[in-house]
Amino acid sequence: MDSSGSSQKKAKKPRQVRDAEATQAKILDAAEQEFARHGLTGTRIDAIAARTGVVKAMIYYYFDSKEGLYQAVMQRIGAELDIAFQQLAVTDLPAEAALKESIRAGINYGAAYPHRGMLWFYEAVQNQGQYGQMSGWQKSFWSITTILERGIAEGAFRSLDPFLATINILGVCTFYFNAHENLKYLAPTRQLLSSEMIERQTQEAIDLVLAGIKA
Amino acid sequence: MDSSGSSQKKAKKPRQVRDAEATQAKILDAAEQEFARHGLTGTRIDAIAARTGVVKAMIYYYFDSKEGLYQAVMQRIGAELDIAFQQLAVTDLPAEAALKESIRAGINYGAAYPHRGMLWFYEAVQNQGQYGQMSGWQKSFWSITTILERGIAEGAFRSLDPFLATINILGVCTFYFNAHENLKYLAPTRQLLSSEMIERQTQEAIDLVLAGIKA
DNA sequence: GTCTATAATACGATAGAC
DNA sequence: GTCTATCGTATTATAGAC
Repeated sequence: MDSSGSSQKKAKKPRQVRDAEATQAKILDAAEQEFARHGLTGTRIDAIAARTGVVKAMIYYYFDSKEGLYQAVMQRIGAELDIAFQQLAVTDLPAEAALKESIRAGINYGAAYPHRGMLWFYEAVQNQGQYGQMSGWQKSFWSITTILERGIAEGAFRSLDPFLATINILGVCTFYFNAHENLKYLAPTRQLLSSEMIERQTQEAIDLVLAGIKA
Repeated sequence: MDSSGSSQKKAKKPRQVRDAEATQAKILDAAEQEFARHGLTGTRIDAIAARTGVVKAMIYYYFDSKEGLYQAVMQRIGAELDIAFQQLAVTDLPAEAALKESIRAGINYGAAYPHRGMLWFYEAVQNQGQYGQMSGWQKSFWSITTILERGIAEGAFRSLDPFLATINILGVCTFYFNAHENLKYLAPTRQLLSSEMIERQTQEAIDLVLAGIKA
């Protein structure tokens, strides 16, 4: 027998080094995954704790309650979405190019964070959008609407309802990923989430939308 | 005081008349609503029982388990969707008219059963589509794909990937309703679920898709 | 077929030692 | 800041009377 720490007595969890910021970030990451998979009510705090490696009590220490943690998660993804769209700097581009870039960015975002679309859906169904509302994602929506209005004014796009068109464009960008688990049975040989298929879908989506709204 | 049944002793639930079929149907209806709102794991059997008016034990008597009940619900909505699309008889119409009718039917279906879109979403996220797969909804999907292939062959539609196009059309038909609770904050004055707005959205969707795929 | 009562467990949240 | 231990309640599922 050796004289190391792990002894005959029942194995105790080794105490973590103290690092408030790192712990909070780990909790947020794990919570985002769990909430995306199970929603606010369906998520188990124990599952988040297990995924994080820290203990359940820490979650309450930092975020007060399950609801508080959920709000923090929605805040973060809303803010990040806003930043992603701001970086596109679409105001410098002609309307058609700006819209193409936005669609491409939207699909890329859906491919990079496939679980976040589900977070938004859960938010709509289970919480009537009350928490997402305050997270600032709306700016991304209106940036597309603005492009459409500009294109119409310049005569590049046909006359249409920019608000409804924005919704429908978002539908095209998100449905592919949100419904993927149902769609995968339709064409088992196609790898819907492979980069080739996503690139093809990106091109199809751009073609459909651009042809659909051009003057 | 009267001498009627409701007496001084603690009120017992009046025993229901025996009607197996009616009870099963009531349970299925209530379960569909609850599963659409909370998903398979999040739904409480007590909530279904309360909504149904029958007692919790009946649900286990008829459907064995929560999962069994869920399967029965998914079977039913898959079968009904299939029937709805079959009744369209789109094979008799020219491709363009057939597609218009399909889009209109899809949006009408979403408007008539706004909760069913959520059932499909939950199915994808929580159960990886395993139960929905066996419910026969795929026939509805392929009926749209077939219209697109026919239109391409006849020269009415441009060359495109009929499979991906079908997905994107479904995205347009469903996103409006699935995301409604998040979208409603964007334009508080517009009543997104009013029949006027839905008719407008139907027209926008048809215009977008038809212009997007015509030769 | 329908109901009551209850077993068995899972879960959110907190108290208090270290 | 991190951990252990536990309280109180909610929930799935079953046993058994009617």
